[in-house]
Amino acid sequence: MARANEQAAAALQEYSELFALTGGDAFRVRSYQKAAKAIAGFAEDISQVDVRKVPGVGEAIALKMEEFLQRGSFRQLDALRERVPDGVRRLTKVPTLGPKTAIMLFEDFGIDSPSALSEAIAAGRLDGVKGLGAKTLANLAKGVEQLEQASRRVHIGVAMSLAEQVIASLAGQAERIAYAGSLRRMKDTIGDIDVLAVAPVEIMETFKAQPYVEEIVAAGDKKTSVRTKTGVQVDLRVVPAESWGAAMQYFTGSKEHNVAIREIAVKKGWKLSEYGLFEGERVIAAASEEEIYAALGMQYVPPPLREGDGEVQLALRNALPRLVELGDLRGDLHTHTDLTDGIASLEEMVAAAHALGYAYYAITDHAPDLTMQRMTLDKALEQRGRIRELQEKYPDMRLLHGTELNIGPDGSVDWPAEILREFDVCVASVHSHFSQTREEMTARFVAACENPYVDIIGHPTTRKIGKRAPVDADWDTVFKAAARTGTAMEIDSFPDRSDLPSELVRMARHHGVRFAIDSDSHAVPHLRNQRFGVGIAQRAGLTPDDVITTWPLEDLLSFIRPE
DNA sequence: GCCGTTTTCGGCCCGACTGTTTTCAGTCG
Repeated sequence: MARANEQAAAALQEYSELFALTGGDAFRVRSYQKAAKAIAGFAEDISQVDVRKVPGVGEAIALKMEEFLQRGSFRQLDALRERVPDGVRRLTKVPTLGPKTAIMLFEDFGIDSPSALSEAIAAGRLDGVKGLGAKTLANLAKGVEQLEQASRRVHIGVAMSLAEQVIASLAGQAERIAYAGSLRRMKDTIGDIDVLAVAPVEIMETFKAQPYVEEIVAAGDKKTSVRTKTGVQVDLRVVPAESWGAAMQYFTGSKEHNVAIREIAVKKGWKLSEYGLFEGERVIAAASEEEIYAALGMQYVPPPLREGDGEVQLALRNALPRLVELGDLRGDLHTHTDLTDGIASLEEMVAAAHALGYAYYAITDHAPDLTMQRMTLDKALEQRGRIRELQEKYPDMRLLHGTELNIGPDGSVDWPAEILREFDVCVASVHSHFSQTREEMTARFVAACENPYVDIIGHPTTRKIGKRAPVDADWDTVFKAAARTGTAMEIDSFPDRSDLPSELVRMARHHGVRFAIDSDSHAVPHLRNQRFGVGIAQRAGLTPDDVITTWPLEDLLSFIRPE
């Protein structure tokens, strides 16, 4: 996704929200949102190609986008910004407060921000207003209070362990139980967790009594929502056994994917809901997702691809990619030991990797320029000797002595060529000077790619979800350099990094880049984070061929050191 | 606004929950 696409999509998204607030037609709102999402995810730069190539963009939106590309806004957006203060748009971020209520609050009471709303409630200015009873007002006041916290999404590592905890706590009472939603689609951040169960209604009482529950948000026979102590909301839904597949399909989403496949059902004269695929009263399919997709005449779509950005068309043409899977991985090319900032010894890490059945495994401790790690060339060479000895214990797993180099502000790395060439594999990463300008950062990455000994760019955006923003670089230029120089981009599986993100993976692949799915482990349990990296790769539609860490050893070695 | 094996007009996904509305509107996913 190019920068122009992101900005244009954000403007269109803002327009759709303002348009909804001003009572605009709901179908047009959806058209704008659909187009905004399609533009954001489009592989080509819309400032370089005709924006009409993007699916969902017709003449009217194309003209708006062209005007945006020229001057950074468009006439209709300016007009609505004039009418609706930004704070009113922020009002709709308050849970349970939608466009209808927001615009009423603004027009009738001059409330133009979440804080103005809580002041008005506290002052009693909204008492007795039609549609706003005492409970509603209390909920809104609390909603504003929690806005900051509620709007914060957690990374997939936090969400996955919470989901697994919830399922473990309820499994004894359920015939079937599983998580759905964006977690099942392996998004890198999760807003809330959907758990489905085939179970007696008493499971709701068990759920509400769990120690991880902070507050019960809603309670019914079919659905109970709680806010957990981590701040994440969990929805538990009890579904009929016979419609398990339909429920999993429906609640896995995404919304856009479901709209697309429902349209297919409607065209066949059928109806698809969370209870099944129906022709009138007759059930066509409901028990499994597989039979629903089959009945609709399409391939089964793996959850990570269900984003409504073209996968349905591919599935109808039997043209979905054969996605890379966890079982395809033959190794890990970015791991640490207690020689630098890892907490496990070389021997422990290697033994754990061997237990995973890897064909190769690289140890890549930090290099000297990250001074706090106190690495020296002597220490690195001593480690190499120990690795060569350890190799004899593991004849079926090739140990690679690597290093994680630091890409300096000018794109140079820690050691000169004569030292770099003695390593089996070199990962190079940005660990400092995060706030360079876009031009400097881009040149920095390009220089690193052009270093013939740099094999992999580690955690390219250097983001830490919720803590550190990604660095600013012209990724099109960086990826072109990576493709040209045969430098792989890392998909760092550590869940708070999830770096590269899947949108950038798609963009890099478009340029012909290969990827290394690595754990960046600093401890034995981290080795298993690879499932998150595989999730990112799947969301980007990668096949095993795209991922060098699925390749046989010989192919991998010739990629690293072409002679 | 978009779109087309219902094709240039007319449809665009659908059900659950909440609060207060005594029959439903708003919001969410």
